[in-house]
Amino acid sequence: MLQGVSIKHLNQHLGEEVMLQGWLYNKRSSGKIQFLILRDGSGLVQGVMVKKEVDQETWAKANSLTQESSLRVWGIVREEPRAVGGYELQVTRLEIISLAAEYPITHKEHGVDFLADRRHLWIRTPRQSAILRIRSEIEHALREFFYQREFVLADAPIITPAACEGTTTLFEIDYHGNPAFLSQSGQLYSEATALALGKVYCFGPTFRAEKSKTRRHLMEFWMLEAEMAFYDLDDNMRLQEEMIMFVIDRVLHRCREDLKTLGRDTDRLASISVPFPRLSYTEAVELLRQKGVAFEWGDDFGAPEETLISENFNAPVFVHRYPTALKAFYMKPDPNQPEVVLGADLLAPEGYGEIIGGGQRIDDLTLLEQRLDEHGLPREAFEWYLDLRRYGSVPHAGFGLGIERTVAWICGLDHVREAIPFPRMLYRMYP
RNA sequence: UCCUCGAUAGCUCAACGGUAGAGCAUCCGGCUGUUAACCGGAGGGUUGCUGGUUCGAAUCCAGCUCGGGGAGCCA
Repeated sequence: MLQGVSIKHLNQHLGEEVMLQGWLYNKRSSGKIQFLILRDGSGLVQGVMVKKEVDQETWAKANSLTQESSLRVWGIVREEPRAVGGYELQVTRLEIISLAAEYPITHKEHGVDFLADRRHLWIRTPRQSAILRIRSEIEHALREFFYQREFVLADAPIITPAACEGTTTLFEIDYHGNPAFLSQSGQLYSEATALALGKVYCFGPTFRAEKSKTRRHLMEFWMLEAEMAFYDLDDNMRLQEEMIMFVIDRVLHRCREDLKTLGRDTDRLASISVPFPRLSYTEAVELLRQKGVAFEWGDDFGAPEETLISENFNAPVFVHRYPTALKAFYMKPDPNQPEVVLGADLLAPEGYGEIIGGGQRIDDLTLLEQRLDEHGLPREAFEWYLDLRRYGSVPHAGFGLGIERTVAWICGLDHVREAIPFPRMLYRMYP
């Protein structure tokens, strides 16, 4: 079977007769002419059929087409400024593959609830398809970035015997009669692979069982976590900003049409450059106070504070050296200022909040043991992790990038649920 | 877990104490350049559930169910 050409590449076939396979996105007709809007996953194109130029059977087949019916069409590619995308297909022949039943998603407005219940169909709309193509480009760019820098992709387990950080609520599963948990982070394992392989990353789903119900939260989300031996906090931040620039550059160059479909203001992305602004936690608190917010040193930033801070800059902004009490047990204290840790979060612009959390890890065995005790974590479960400090410990650092939040920011979405094909949310896991 | 908003035709909404309506979708008819096409016609309802107030409830009250937005937590 011939594969046909994809709508995206029609401009390479001007004047030729081609075959297209796809679905009917929309149809407009008058007595003697029909406009068939086709989609094939790569874009939309308008097919035109004139009654007197085709046989009766072809005309009748086109007439009977319902929204989302699958079909094959043959026709000649022409430039046509009046049509979507600037090209159209003069249809000569048409084959119905499957006539669709009455389609629930119309071209009028729908509520989020209705669409979410039909996510498996919602993703066929131009907007949702554009988002998913951009997500794909972002994931591909990330993998290529790390490949070019000779990182080893070392995947972390999803089923884990204990909480990684001991802070968040995890999904518990039954592991042949024993309790186990779905991973909330691959970081601890990445520290092990980094000490084996030097520079590593893992990329996979992570799970948080907290009853979070906001536009920035999913129960299941994808995270890219990098971990590097012999990296300090500054090396870590430099790598992150280069990674973000690489991704933005890729999306701007390769997803122009999709960004246009989304109505994204690309100037705001194109104007971003390195180095990203760096602000210590203490300076950030100072900034908030200048803006009239009553904020106590030692408190954590909520979403409103993050937005206020990021509003001050056009690029993503690093906030580093948080108070020790706010961060996970493995964060290395700053030798010059032991009450803060060598960690940094990256806040996306335009109020999209934290997209990266990371920092330098404790490399001293005694201090790490002390921190486990302070956090009330069971030493036995972490013996393997402590081994990493017993056998050739080195300074090392890493970070985790939340994919859906990054996609939401780059696409300009108002909710992360549109940034993943099938979102898992507090009160929704269908379909 | 808490705060807040909501549920009426397949969909999006209107009717706010007095006979439940529009646009779209569907079906039928018309139209040779449509752009969420347009024009004419038809079918389509236990107003989320349970109870209460009232001569009378989609409308007012209470409880329940399901969901949206947000807080906390985080990516």
